[in-house]
Amino acid sequence: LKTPLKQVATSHLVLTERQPGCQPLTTPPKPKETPPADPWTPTSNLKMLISAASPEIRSREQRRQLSDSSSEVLQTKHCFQGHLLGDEYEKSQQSRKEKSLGLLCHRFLARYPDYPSPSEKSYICLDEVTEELHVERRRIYDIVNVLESLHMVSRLARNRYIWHGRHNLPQTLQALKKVGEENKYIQQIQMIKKREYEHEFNPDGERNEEMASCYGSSEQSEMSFVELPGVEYRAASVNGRKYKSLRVMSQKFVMLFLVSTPQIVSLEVAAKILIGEDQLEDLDKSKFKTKIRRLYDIANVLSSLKLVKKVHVTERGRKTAFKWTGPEVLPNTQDTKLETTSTSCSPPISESIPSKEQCSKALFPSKGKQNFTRHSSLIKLVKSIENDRRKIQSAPTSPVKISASTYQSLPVFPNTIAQFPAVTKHQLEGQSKTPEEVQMKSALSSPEAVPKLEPSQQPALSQPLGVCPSSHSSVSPVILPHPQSGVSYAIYLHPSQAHTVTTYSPGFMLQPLPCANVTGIKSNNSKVSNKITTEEGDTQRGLDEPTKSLAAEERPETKSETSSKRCLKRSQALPENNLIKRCKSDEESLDTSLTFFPSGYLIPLTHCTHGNKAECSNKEKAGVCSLQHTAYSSPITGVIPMPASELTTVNIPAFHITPLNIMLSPNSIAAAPVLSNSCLNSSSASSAPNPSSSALNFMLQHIGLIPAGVQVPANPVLQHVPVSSHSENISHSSGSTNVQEGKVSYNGIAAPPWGVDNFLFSLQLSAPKEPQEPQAVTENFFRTPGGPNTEPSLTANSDGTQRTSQGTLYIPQRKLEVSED
DNA sequence: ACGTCCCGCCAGGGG
DNA sequence: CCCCTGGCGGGACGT
Repeated sequence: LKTPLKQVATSHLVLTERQPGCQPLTTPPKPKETPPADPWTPTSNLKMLISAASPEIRSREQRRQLSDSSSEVLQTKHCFQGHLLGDEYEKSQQSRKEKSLGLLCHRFLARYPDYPSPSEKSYICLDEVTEELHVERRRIYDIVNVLESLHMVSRLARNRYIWHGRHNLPQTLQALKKVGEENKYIQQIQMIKKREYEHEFNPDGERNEEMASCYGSSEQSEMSFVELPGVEYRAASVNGRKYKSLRVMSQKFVMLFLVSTPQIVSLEVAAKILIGEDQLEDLDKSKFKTKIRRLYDIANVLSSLKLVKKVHVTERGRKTAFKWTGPEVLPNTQDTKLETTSTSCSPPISESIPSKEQCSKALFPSKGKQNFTRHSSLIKLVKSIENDRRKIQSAPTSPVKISASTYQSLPVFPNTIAQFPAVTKHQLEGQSKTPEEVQMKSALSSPEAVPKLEPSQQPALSQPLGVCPSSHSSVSPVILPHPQSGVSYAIYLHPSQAHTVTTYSPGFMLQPLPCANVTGIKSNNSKVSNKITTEEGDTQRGLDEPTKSLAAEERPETKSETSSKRCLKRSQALPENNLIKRCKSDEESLDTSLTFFPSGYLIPLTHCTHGNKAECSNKEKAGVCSLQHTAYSSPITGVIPMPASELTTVNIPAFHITPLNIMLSPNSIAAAPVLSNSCLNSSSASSAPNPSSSALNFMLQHIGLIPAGVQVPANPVLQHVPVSSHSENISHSSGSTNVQEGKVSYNGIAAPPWGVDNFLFSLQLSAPKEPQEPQAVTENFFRTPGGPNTEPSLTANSDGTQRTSQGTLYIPQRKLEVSED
């Protein structure tokens, strides 16, 4: 079982064996000076063109740089020394770094356009790839799996994937974020931090353990996968192993970024969360280690995608962490999304939209409680799950059965499918769609679209849908409408998870309630601000990237533009409507939120993301489509890809908290578990989320969060100033707020670690002069005396976590530094 | 010495 | 039954 000897040795042997006379084994000269320019793929030229017109150029170029240095070299080498010797030789030559997954990923990505034109589908043949990239198959799986988790590719069959590029990214991220929020990852992170913190002070954490055990029960390491309608589900049916860690892990990892306020996640924390909170004190070291290893793998590919960046956090020691550098995800895009959809979609599609909503509602009357459908492919997993479950034993109490409704089969699907391009459908043979879904589709969707699509999906239909396992012994997909985002989700839950959820979730989690009284207003504001920010961003970017700005600004015709405008208008002009809508959506979301768990296999049903030529062509001319489409017409969402910084404000979910003063005995922490359980029961039983539950949640949270003896009455209003954290070039453009990856520091001293992230912080940005130079950022935490007198303006509640009925100042300040590399 | 993470064994499962 | 998939963890490499 020894790991292969060093390459040197290996190469040596190999050389000797195979190419006795060939070359001296001595260090072969590395062909460094290899001519770069040569496109190594047929598509490279095209890609370049595309990139030229795309806002993504930057990244592309960066990528190219990277690849130029290494991959091209390899490539070239490869070309010239195709024979065995060459390979071996090459292999031996590469340093470990050159073989890194990240690099490999770059090479991989280089083969495909970020935004493939809908008309031309690119397929990925693993055999070809492995051969061309000259890597072992295993490595490709690593890459493909995370790409799949982002819906950038989807599996068609053995050795075969389809490349979607980044078209689906916005949707995916949105979905992931949503799930992440619903999974209370924020709280989990806090918990972990808190624990660590306590650990520092009293190493002999008796209490800690208790807490840990009680707390972490939520969703275990159960596997779930969030899917997008047109893209993934197919794979799900095809591949039973879908609920496997890398994929799921990748999604969860991403979720963590999307929900956490400074979008920085340390590997340690991520690993803990992913492993499952319970039983963490005596965390299995090897398990932890393995998890970390895996996270590195994932992070490496995410890095290649430019979604994250490695940094170091100095928070109780220097930890490696990653910072999200991908596009920010809008929290409430429901309206926008829908609009966008309608706008961007071909007429038939837009028509279908309304019906979609209705449909969803009709189907999910039971306040969005989960409706489960059994996914046949998942049944297999049951056994293993059962085993896992035993191991886990996380659920402290007898599982409360989720209302029967939970396990009901729920067929409903919004007709998202109609939106898929005909082309796509062909490819979808393997898709797993539930019959209902199909039906829905046909019913809702325009005639033309439906017929075409159906055939392709039929195969998938074979899944026993209606079977509702009364017992949660199988993984069941749940389809939920998610008005907020305009996306519906289907979640597949592993039995064990469902279990857990049932028992646990309601009580423990804060219910994200985007808009309530104040909240609603806020959201509007945030939206507006968001908008503004965005525009700023564009402008700024313009300096650096003419193309991009162009794309952003001159798109009168573009759908996205329209949508964005609408958005703006809406937010500005139609506050009331908005509010109303919001509320509605909130309600639903609430329901949903209760339903969702990280452990679920989530399938947002949106319209098709990856456009297909049909779609695209309708409104846009092909040319535009291919070139600019990517840039701003981000599919569905209407979300314009922009630096995270721009959207920061919006990013924060507001939580609805019932005003309630909760007095907790400092030591009540121990009690938390109990409370949660009981609470859960009651809450779960009731179909509608009740205020008390939220209060409870809140309470629980606080219990954990608040130091003993401290009373927390307030509704801390958090001021938030959007901090741009985007690494791109924004920095030089102006003194815009940005926190480059440089350094972020929280000033202050002892701040309870757990609370910090949730506080919105205002950052004082030092005018970034040097893009790459670390900048110091100060975070200020306030606790405002007043009650809900939140400032609508830029303030966003980071999350309800910190809110109380009364405002009291609770200003944790502490140091947190993030340094690059 | 430690952090990063490559490598490939081998089980599981699809075709 | 073969071979694709992909979990998994040893231990190499880099610093």
